[in-house]
Amino acid sequence: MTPERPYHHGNLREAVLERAAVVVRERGVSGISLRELTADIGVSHTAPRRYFPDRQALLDALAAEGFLRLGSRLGEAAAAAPGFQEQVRSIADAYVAFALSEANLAELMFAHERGEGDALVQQRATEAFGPLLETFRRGQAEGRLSIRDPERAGLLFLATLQGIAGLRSCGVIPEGEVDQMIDETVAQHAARAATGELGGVS
Amino acid sequence: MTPERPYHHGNLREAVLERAAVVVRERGVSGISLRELTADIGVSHTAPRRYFPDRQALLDALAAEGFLRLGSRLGEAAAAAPGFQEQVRSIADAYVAFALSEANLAELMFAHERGEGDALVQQRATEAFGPLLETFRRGQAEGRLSIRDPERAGLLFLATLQGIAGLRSCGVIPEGEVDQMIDETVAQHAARAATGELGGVS
DNA sequence: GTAACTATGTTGTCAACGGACACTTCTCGT
DNA sequence: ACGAGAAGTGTCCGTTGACAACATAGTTAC
Repeated sequence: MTPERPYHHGNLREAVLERAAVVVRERGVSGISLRELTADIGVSHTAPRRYFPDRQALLDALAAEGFLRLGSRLGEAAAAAPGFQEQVRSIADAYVAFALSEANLAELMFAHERGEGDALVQQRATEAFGPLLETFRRGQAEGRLSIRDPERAGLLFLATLQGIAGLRSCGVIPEGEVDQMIDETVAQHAARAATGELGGVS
Repeated sequence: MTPERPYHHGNLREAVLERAAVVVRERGVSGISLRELTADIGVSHTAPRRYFPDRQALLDALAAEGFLRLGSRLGEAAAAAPGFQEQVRSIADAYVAFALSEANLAELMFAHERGEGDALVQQRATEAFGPLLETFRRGQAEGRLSIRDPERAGLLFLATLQGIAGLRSCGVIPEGEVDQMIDETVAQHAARAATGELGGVS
């Protein structure tokens, strides 16, 4: 009555990643064990070796996958909003929501210890932040930035959101403060359309 | 010729913490092994159990220790600067310098998975941020804040610094950008003394 | 002074883990 | 149909964290 598993799983790589994503969500990075994952899937614990030479490679792939998902969230958020300030607001909400609901994954994504997969993770990260930076470039073209260089403005905005999410996740920032802090952040970075004058550089 | 170790170490707890701090700096949190630490010190692998019931307890203690050190750095930074804006600048530099030079420790300090020691870590964290919040309270008294609530202003400032350091550590922010981003952050949060008018809330 | 008490450290054991290797089973192109 | 290589298995090894039982060293009570 064994469910007649074929010898080849079919797409073990995806299955492992998918299961790992669940475990990471529920029990964190330290809860990921190759042996447990493979046992859940029903293969031997060395089977994923072809795809992930070691545990770190799996973590790298998981982080890359996370940036893919984050990227599409940010893309959707930017696309769903009409103007510059609305886009900035929408992106901020999407980013923080993602980082808070996937706190364990986010911790992995922004970890600085990586293995061979580092290059891919970096690339996926860059791609994920594309929509945000693109929005800021448009914002600059419209003269809506309070910081000149749009790259720097975007990265600083990103850093602030990341900091808010991180400090919230580890308990430094109280839960109720988050929304208002996002408000302040959006206000700081996205100047109003009506107001012609912006905070100029000294 | 064995160095005549006494049966009791004397202050094993401090010795373990000290050695663990070195390992964390050099090889990261995942490089910490109770057995290796105890071997280095020259005691049996279960000796620290009295002080740290499990590995997580050691990590918690290490994080708490980290916040103690961060707190004194921030305190010194605040004390060394004359006025509000200088203090904000000084604190920002000290914070980011600490988070970058102790990137592995910082990652541990701001991790959100903790064990029993969570309460102590939270308390130490709160204490560590005391000088920063105090500075912002004085800043508010002098009418120098661009955000009304000094607590929120301080936390948002902190979040931004934390985000800058975190994104720099994991490679998202290029090395050369950090200083200028700190500049922008200080400018955003600490209003000039001369300028009477500040960004008001809508 | 010595006997009990408590804090501190040791030894031995166990299960789980990651990693390495040789081997087997399947798939697919020719 | 068959050979090459991809995909997965079984087994072994060293390391690790946790646990229980035991040993040692100060400390206090009497």
